[in-house]
Amino acid sequence: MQSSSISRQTKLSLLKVFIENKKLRSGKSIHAQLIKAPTFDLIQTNHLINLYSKCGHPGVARKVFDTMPERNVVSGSALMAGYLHNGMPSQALHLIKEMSFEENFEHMNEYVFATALASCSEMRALEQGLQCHAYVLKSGLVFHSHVRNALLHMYFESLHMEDALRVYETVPGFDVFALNSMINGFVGSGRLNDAVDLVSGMGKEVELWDHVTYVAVLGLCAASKDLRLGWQIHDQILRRGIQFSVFVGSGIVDMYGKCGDIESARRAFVELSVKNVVSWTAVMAAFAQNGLFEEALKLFLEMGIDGVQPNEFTYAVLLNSCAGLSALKIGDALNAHAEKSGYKAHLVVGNALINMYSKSGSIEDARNAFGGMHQRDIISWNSIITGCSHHGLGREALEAFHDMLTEGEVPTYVTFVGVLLACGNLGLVDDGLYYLTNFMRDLGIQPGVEHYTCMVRLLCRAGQLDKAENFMTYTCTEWDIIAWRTLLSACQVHKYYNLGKRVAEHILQLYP
DNA sequence: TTAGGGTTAG
Repeated sequence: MQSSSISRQTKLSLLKVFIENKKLRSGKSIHAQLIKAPTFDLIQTNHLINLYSKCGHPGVARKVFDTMPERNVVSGSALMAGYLHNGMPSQALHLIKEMSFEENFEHMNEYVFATALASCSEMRALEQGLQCHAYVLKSGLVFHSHVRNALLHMYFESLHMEDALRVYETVPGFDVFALNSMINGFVGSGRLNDAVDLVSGMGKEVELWDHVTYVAVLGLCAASKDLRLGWQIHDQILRRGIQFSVFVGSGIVDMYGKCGDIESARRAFVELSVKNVVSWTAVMAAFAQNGLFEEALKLFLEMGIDGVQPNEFTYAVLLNSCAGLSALKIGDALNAHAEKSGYKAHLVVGNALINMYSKSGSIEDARNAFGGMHQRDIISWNSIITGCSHHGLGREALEAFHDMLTEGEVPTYVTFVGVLLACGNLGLVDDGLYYLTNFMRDLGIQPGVEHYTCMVRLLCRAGQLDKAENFMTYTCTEWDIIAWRTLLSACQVHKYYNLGKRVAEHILQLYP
């Protein structure tokens, strides 16, 4: 094809088609022709930026951008979108700063701020998000639906629900994008009742729902373990003829799994016409969450036969299944497998390795896995603290607890179960009481029966059985058999036969 | 010409 024989209009049309279908090679041939052209064409060059951005080459898009003798706001916003969608949101924000300094730029438009706000969401850069918010309010850009939705999404995703709801109430217009962000925001912040109210109050408006809504609502059913709502939604998906995409399909599998209906989860999975690593991982997780660990591991073999490669979540599910079975050898093999495929460095895999080694009896390997992690979260700390405690390493558990505080991690309900277990191992009655009554209260964590049982165990270990009995009598909680059994066996060890007899009679009354 | 929402782990 001679370049001269193609009109400008045709070149533009071709470029659009190539961009839409991500035909990088074909698009490049147009680029070659444009380079040879005697005059610079702004609009065509903007298309080129868009081409490279959409085809996963933001670096090349940047080169085109840098060599332009003249640019406009579209050049910038196309490149920003390229950065954002190729995992470089910080570059997008950097670019908007550059753009604001350039004099020949027109004023920023709604495209620029929709992308900037989405970049803030992705980076969880609330500070810069607030700056964008201020600007779009002042300029009136907030009334563009894309900007408004990006703003809503930013607040909902960072779980700043009050700010999100304020935007929702003050800026008119409501569409499926806003709805989806809102459902996910409510679910993410644990406001399940609000989410259920929102969803069940929608009546006829369900016609507006799209794939993303269904995935979000299925996630809501899973989080609230609401199988009845789950059935309704599944039924609605079938009636409305919604396509069983891998997203919707995996959402259904996950919903049934989390609601404990493993048969329906299995059936939904089998019926999926397209399965990918997410659907496979979702069904394995469904089995594992319901205690069917061997089935989960078997599925891994079937997945391999199907030619699907595992990702970090797959390894996490499999390692946790090994933990459930105390299957150290398989766990070791999976560890090697994850290392070879480069997934070991992921946080979820590291956490699952700590859990697997700890539950399989190898606390040293668990500590090594913990020590080798590049990145840790509260799950990592809780896993290593409770792991050490369960293996009688009270000193090490408390050391880890203090390291965790030093690193600025905030303890949770689970953390204190590990800490109180550690106090039990070391016979630190006063420390235990201090954690239970002061430390937890200061953090606003309401102690539960697990903590109280640890306290009974601690008092028993220290030989203070009368205090333990008193503690159980005067602490208001739903005591279970574990706590009573702890006290009973302590009576045997410490030869408190009278108390033992009373406790035994009490247990017989409760569990005839 | 450019823009917004999604599944899987603990």
